[in-house]
Amino acid sequence: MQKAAIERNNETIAAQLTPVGRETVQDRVYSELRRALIGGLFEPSQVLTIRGLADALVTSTMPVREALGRLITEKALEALPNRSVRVPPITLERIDDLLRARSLIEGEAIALAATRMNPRQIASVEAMLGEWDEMRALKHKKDIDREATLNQSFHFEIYRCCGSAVLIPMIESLWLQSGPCIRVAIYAFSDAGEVDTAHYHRSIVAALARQDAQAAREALVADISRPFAFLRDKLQSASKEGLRA
Amino acid sequence: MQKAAIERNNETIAAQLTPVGRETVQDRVYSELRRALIGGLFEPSQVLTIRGLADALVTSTMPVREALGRLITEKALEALPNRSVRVPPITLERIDDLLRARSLIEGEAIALAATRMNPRQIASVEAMLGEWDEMRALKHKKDIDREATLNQSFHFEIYRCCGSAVLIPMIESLWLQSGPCIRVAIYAFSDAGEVDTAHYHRSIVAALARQDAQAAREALVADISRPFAFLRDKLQSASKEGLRA
DNA sequence: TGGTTTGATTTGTGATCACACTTGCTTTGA
DNA sequence: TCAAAGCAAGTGTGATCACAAATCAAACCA
Repeated sequence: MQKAAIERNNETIAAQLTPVGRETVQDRVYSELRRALIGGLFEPSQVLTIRGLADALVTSTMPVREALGRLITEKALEALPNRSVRVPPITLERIDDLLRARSLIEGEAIALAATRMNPRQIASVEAMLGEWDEMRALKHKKDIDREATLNQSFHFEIYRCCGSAVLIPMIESLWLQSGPCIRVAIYAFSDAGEVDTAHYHRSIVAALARQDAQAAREALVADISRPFAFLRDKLQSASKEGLRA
Repeated sequence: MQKAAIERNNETIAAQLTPVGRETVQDRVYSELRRALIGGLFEPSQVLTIRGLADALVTSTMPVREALGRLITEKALEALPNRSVRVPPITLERIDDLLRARSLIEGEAIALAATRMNPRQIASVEAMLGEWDEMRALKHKKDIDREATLNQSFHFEIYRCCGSAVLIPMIESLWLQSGPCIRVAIYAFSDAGEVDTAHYHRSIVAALARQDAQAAREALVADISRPFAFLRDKLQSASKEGLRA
């Protein structure tokens, strides 16, 4: 077979095959734990063990311990002096601290995005708005997970447009840290009246559409402040009616 | 021996002994690599191997690979598709990106610190100013390392006063990322005229002393902008005179 | 009965090994 | 002479083992 023919043949094959990728076990464990953390599947103060997770994920301890180490360095988990690791507990100071950091950094990211998003990108996030309404309309019981996922996609779709390779990992770290807290608030939300978050998202999109960075920032801060404020009240009243260890 | 007596004896001993701590090998490796990275001991684009570092640090590969994994997640190092790891290369976009993030977050941290620092803390950082002048006076050749260390202490002494357990790790991550870049600039500084950075530090301390958050933020941004601007010019002129791989 | 001690189990840490993939060089064949 | 195949050294990944520290529980003594 001549060289040209082989070349052409390879190209034909390449066009039909999709790259298989080479994700390591460690990467999968890490992604899975991230997902669980952001989704709030672990409770604050819950202790995690390497062997326990390894069994649950059906791997050996090695990939798990490395994934845990990574999560500890980004403050998504906490290393106790006992060497055991737990998801960080909720405190009032931590809630305020996280909200301030998120407002600052995500606010900056969306302000940057507002000046950079092209019509196509804006249309893309606008489409997610519709998806949101759609989901809200049929009111499944799995709403909460779905809502959280969709909410995350919505925000990061915007942040990705800020064009900063430095800010985005920081935002991911912040979501990782506030995930377990937020979930508590979300559950309470769906019990309480729950003004629709879609309203907030709509005003974010509106601000982005007219490239109003300041308005986008303010709308975003209003959006992310809600669950934190809710959680804050909940925590304060809980500690008032009787403090327990 | 009675219980009370034993108790008292233990307390006496405890007062004289300093806690030995229980740092793992992995922690030491991690700290050492951090120090090297912030100090700019590794060059941008340099490739690091697990076994190579393990030999250099006289340990086995295990602690090194876990430390490398942690550094990769905080973007202090970069994982190539080959699975080898290197210190991230310098690009113009990355420089601007890092400076923007640092101005935003360190600016916020110092603004918070300005409103919270007590006279004792202010006196503490003011004392470092004197130490700086002292060092500058005798002009060793080891100036650069010493300067870098002192500069780091100065900044983090202030940041620690911001009272945010969320912002500080982010700042550490940013220093880790800009370390290799900055070092390049520092070297060039000491060749060039080098207006003294002490001047900038003095105006930072002055702003903190009168609790002027806005002035402190501006003085800080001016301080950290200098090496970045310097590096930026250097890079631009280098790419202008001929681009090489 | 209450507090202490002792022992077994669990857990994290580090070392070592086996395996697969990459890389660079040598060898081979046209 | 040159390109492709093959080989060898080096590298990251994951599994397993050994060990020390922590935890928990039962047994023990006062």
